[in-house]
Amino acid sequence: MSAVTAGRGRIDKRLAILDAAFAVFAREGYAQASVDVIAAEAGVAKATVYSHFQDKENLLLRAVEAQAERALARNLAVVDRLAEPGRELAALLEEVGYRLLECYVEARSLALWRLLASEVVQFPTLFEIVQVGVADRVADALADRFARLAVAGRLDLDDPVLAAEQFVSLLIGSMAGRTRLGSREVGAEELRAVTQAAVRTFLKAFGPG
Amino acid sequence: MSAVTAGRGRIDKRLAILDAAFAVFAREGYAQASVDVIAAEAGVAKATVYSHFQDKENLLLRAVEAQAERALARNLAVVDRLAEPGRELAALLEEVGYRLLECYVEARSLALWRLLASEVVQFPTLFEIVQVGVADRVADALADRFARLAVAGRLDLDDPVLAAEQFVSLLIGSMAGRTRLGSREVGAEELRAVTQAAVRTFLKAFGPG
Amino acid sequence: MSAVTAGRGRIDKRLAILDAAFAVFAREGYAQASVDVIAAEAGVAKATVYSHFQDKENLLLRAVEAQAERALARNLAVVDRLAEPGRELAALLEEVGYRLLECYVEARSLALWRLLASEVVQFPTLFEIVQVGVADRVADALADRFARLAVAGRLDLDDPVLAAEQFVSLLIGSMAGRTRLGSREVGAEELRAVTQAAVRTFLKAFGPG
Amino acid sequence: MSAVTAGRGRIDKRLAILDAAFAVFAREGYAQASVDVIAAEAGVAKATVYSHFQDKENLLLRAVEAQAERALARNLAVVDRLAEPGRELAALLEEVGYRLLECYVEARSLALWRLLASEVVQFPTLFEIVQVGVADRVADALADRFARLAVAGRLDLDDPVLAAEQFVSLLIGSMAGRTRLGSREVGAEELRAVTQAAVRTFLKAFGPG
DNA sequence: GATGAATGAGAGTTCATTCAT
DNA sequence: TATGAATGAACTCTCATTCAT
Repeated sequence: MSAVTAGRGRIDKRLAILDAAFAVFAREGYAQASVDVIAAEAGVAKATVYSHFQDKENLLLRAVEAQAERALARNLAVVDRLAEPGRELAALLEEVGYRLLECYVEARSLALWRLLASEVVQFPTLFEIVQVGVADRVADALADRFARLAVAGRLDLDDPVLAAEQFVSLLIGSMAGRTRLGSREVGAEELRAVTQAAVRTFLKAFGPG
Repeated sequence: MSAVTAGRGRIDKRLAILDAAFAVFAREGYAQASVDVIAAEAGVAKATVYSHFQDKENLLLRAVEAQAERALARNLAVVDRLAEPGRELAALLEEVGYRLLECYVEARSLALWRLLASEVVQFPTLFEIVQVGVADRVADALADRFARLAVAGRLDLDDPVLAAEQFVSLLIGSMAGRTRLGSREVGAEELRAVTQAAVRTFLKAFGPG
Repeated sequence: MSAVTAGRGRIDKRLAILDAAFAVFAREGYAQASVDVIAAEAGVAKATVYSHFQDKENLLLRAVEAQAERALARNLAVVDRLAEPGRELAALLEEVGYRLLECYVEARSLALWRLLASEVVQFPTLFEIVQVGVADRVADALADRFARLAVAGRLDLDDPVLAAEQFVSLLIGSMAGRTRLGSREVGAEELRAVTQAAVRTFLKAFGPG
Repeated sequence: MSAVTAGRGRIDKRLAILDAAFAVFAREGYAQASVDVIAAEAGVAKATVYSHFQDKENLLLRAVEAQAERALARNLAVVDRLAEPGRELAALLEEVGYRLLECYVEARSLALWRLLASEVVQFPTLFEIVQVGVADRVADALADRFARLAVAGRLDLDDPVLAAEQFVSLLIGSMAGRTRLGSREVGAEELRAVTQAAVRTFLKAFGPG
């Protein structure tokens, strides 16, 4: 084995453990999840898990952090599309709304939310990681875009933060039920319908003129 | 001990167990919760818990059912207020919205949602109990009221089910974040502000004329 | 099973656990001893051990306490023989000395000393239990007897505490080596020889006239 | 690095490991002691420990051997002082007795005894190393000196081996208790008092005339 | 019906030891 | 040679569940 693959080997194992950990935590919940199973799913010995991560709790935190980073990147990329010039507003909002919903209902995102809800009492840090690290930043970015659209006269609103919040609420508000609290995926046409309804209502409330 | 008091004693014990079970499950999560603690908190011996309920899973189901019944009654009572005649629409919606939010952010409701989110994968029945038994019926009642208001010309909408859903979304959409996924309560003035913003947007979209 | 045997059943189990625990701790040392083995040797399930004793450390303390009580009773009974009237002094001292040595080299006593030596750093309480609870009280009783013998003119000493200490030292001083630090028993004739030599030297130093 | 310094580095590491091993074994006991900690305390990697010593057991043996050598040298040097000519006997015995006690209560000696007592059952070799290698040889040397003193008419005894044994017993017999089984040091004045009492009794029994 | 006692199964965690570099 | 990484085996302790009273 070359030095390069050796180096990667350790990193690969760490990543495999993080992936397996998130999968198992999401599937079984923190308390029910057994480190044995995580190790098996990652293809390493249980003690290897402990040599990479102090203990089960630390493993949970790191696994959630990793997912949060992924989610943040995807969401911000979506919001940035609102910066594209020259597109009709309704279509633009629909596209962005649809893609945000896609991010939200992606299996891993739903698993992340379920996990957070389960463990927020015992591990308040978890919530911080995702709320501050992801949700708030996405909301900020969205409010930012809405503010520019208002300045450009394409939206009629005086509180872009509130508008962003309500836009997201209209999109996501019914998703808990539709995804059965995050335990099943939702089809594209259903997402499309929800998005259209949300955008229509949003524009009735905040559309220009 | 007379037969009567004996009978009540048994029922009392059953209720005490259900209450303690929900409290402990909500506080610690299903897997983490120990039957020992539930029994202690209910003031009975552990074996008594097992003589009333098959096993831990069954205990969870019954405890959630009991809470769901409570929640349904409270929510329906709130929605029924929309039937009150002769009140100004905005004020009426605000009052109902505010009271629905109150129901939603009540400690026990939040605990119920967290518990559902935690265990929905392992016990899908749980979700059914609450979604079908509570959320759907409240939504139906709300849609029903909105339909009547539309017929009366006080709302301008053609899909009362969608309107009801979006009304609830606007109210509740930001509550996950505000309650830290149900792990802390929210002050009255914050609820009031959220309600006003929701009603304002809702009326801009669905208000008459 | 009658109520009586049921009651005894629990007590019997507790005693069986204490016995097995002392045997295993003595044989393997505290850290090496496994609660599994103790439970097996006591004929109970591992969890039963934990339902009787908080944890492994507590089990060690209780097991040592039980042995210390046994040892104290035996030793005091021996020292009391010095009160027997009308016997020749040398013979009396030899008998008492011999029986004290017997107590000392009994398998369980040696095991107790080895265990104490092993664990005194981690569990200083252990030493207290045995030193204060047993050794000091035996030494007191012995000094008491020597004082009376001095008053009676049968011993010539002015510090009975010191004399008692040196009497015991002469008896026991070579026992660490002879018992291979408590890991093997010593034959009766060897004990007899050590006793005679000790008494002879003691009487040369403290005998009357 | 030159071959020479490399050689010294290796030897230094071996010594550092032996020192650290004895310190840790003495502090924590064999089973509780972890090779990780020994390696860390020696400033080497854990695998390096294994490249110098077969396994943990072997490491224990070598570490005890090294300490035994130290102890032997010190003790013999003390006994040799009895050969000094022209000193008053009581003073000579007191000095030698005091210095022997010093050796005995030195922290490392006490640790060695505790360690032996702990592990003698599992590793009988350990006892051999110290008893045959140290204790017996010191006792021999002492008996030898006592025999010469008897020939010179300065002591009155017919069994120098027994006398040596009893001399040591009088010195050391109470040390187990005084040092709390080797877990604490003892002050100089206490040692002095014990020595004086031992020598006084010894001379009453074996002094000339 | 209610309970104290007991237990089998399994959890998280540690550690002596080996291997590839 | 020295080491960082990996692991299998073992440990203490917990808990849902059952049974005799």
